[in-house]
Amino acid sequence: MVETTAETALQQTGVRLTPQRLAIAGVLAQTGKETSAQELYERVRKKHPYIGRATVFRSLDRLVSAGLAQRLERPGHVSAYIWCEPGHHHHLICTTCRTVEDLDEGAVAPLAETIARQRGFRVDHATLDFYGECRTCASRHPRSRAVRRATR
Amino acid sequence: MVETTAETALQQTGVRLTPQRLAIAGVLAQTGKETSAQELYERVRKKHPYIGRATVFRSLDRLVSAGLAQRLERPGHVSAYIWCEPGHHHHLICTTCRTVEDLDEGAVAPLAETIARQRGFRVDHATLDFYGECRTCASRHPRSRAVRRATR
DNA sequence: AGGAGAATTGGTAGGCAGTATCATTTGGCT
DNA sequence: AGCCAAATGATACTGCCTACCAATTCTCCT
Repeated sequence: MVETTAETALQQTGVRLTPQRLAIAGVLAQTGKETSAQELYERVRKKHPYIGRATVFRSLDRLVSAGLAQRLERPGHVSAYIWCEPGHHHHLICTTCRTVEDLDEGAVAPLAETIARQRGFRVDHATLDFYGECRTCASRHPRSRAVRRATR
Repeated sequence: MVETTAETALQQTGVRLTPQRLAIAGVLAQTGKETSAQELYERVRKKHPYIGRATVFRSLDRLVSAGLAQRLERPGHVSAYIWCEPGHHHHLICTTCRTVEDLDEGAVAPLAETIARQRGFRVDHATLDFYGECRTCASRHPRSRAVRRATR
């Protein structure tokens, strides 16, 4: 069942299980793309027309603070949300089709340790996301374009 | 002179040099902390009371797309801005005093390359920022607290 | 199973960051 | 000096998000 992942993940955070939260988490997890609160609201309402906008925002905040979702910024000052499989907080985000892929967490740990040691900075959490074009979208281009600068 | 850095950096982006932009960039660069648009507006107005709100937002957008500033998200759905020395886009951000330190850019490049090779993902740009407590703030604590999880 | 209490919900009103618009001004180039 | 695209500032406006509160519902305890 599709919502099982979201459901078990939610349970483990000690958050109350309400049908609304399950629906929201389910839709977000199922989508696999970065999605704005408004889009999510509209999509959830197709199945649960009684859900209110405020509930969507509140649930998203819950998900974020429970580490099950991540907020990121779209161009134009709109924020969007990504479902995070528990323990995965770094992503590859395709700027063409908006699909999100998980990134191995191990990549950041050594960096964080180095920083703590060298700069005396106690790292609490980190953002690490790569934006670009996924394999599928890249392969749609008839001719291969030159690779742009690797990191902005 | 303090604004020299901001001024020369601005010139090189081909953006028109107006006193307003210089003032905004100057204040942001001088602060060394992540600052919201509203705070910046108020601070800039102390020296240049004629500046309009819209100009501040427009200038910030310019700075961001010129790579001279970075937008990040504060808790509470407010976005804040960081001055970026040209070519530095990754930071250590103290969640206590909001001070920003630069991070060596070299840290991300190998990661980006690995991703491109292994996953077929063409990386356009990346976000990498560490949030936590800077040395100064950490040293204010009477007793050393346990180190929290290294990366969220 | 049943009941109490705390958390959640939905609807609405409101706040506030950010944008659109447009007449006026100004920087930069010739 | 003079031109013109770009920038400014004032204001009106949009829309994301939040505060509020009465009604509901989940969870735990007996």
